Amino acid sequence: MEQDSGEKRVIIITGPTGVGKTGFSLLMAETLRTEIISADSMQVYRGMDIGTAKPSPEEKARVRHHMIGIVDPSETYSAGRYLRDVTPLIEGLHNRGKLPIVIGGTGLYIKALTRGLFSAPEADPELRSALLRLEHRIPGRLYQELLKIDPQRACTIEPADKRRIIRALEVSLKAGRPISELQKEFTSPLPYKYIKIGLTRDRKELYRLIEERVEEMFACGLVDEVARLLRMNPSETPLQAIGYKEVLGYLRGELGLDETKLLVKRATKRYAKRQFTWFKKEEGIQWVDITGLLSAEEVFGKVGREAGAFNRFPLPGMCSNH
RNA sequence: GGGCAGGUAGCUCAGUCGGUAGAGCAGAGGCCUGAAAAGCCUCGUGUCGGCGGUUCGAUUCCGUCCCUGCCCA
Repeated sequence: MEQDSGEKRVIIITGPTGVGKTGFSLLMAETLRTEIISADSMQVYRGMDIGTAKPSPEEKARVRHHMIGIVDPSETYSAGRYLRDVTPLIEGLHNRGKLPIVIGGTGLYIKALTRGLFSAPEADPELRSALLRLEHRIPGRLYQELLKIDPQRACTIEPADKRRIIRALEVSLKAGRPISELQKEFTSPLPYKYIKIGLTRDRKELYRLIEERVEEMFACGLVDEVARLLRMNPSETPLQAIGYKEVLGYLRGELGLDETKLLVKRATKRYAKRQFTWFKKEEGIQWVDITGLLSAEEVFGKVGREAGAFNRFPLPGMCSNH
């Protein structure tokens, strides 16, 4: 194994929702005497605690957490903001001699961190809604437009994928250059050595755990939390979070409670499935299958034996002499 | 015990005027560069309840049996 001691390292812990990342990362952060940086697109919002399975106050007392509850739900967060916010945090931890642990399941945020984002204009909500209105008036128009402006990008996007078409047009219009060019030229990853650990478990077991967790969320007052969130003038993004959009329907009287729970469970499982697909492609992840392991300690032990054996960071099971 | 309606994909059901069948949901696979817990694409063979009969051929018609639901006793 290469030692490259000059290079600054960052540990990334990822995996689908509900595998058991939180408990594991706490033990790891305690062992390494460091702090946790969340990589979760919904935990960044204030007032969304139960539904996003944020670490509890007790857990936050054990280890210092960053990037959790840092923006008001009336705002719209983004991968770009994430990268900007997280960079000084990593820098700061390194300066204090700590090894940053990034933990989360938002693939795009982790990708942004490890591979950078091309420099591009930010989201422009007004332009987006104007484009969307145009599409409503003349369906298919946006894709036609993209074909003209940036055929190269157009052929990599499904004609039905309005989000990406709108983003491509937005970037091209605001930057004055086709997005496909920008995507090639300006990618600049942060200069760290990333150690990626992925937690995985049998799909059936994960789905069972997800169902249990959703029930727990409801028992802990998810419905009240959503009602409270609604009074905070939330933007579109927090309201599309799993658990929140479904409970919204329940609060409006469109869904029964049982149906709502069912929908939340289904959406969470589908999300987990998409995460599996995403992470499968992500390079350099050391996967540890924790099927059957339900306590954080057991998980920690197994990761220590398997991933720790890579000899890149100190974990129990390795002989570290300090 | 009698009458009626059903028994078709994991679930809910459609359909075949007799040429071995198809939707929705569930599920699976995949895509993804500032909304990403979002957005998007692709994927449907199953003794058509069992057994007989009619027929070149039955899931479809007939008989019978089993099961479920409702009604009458």
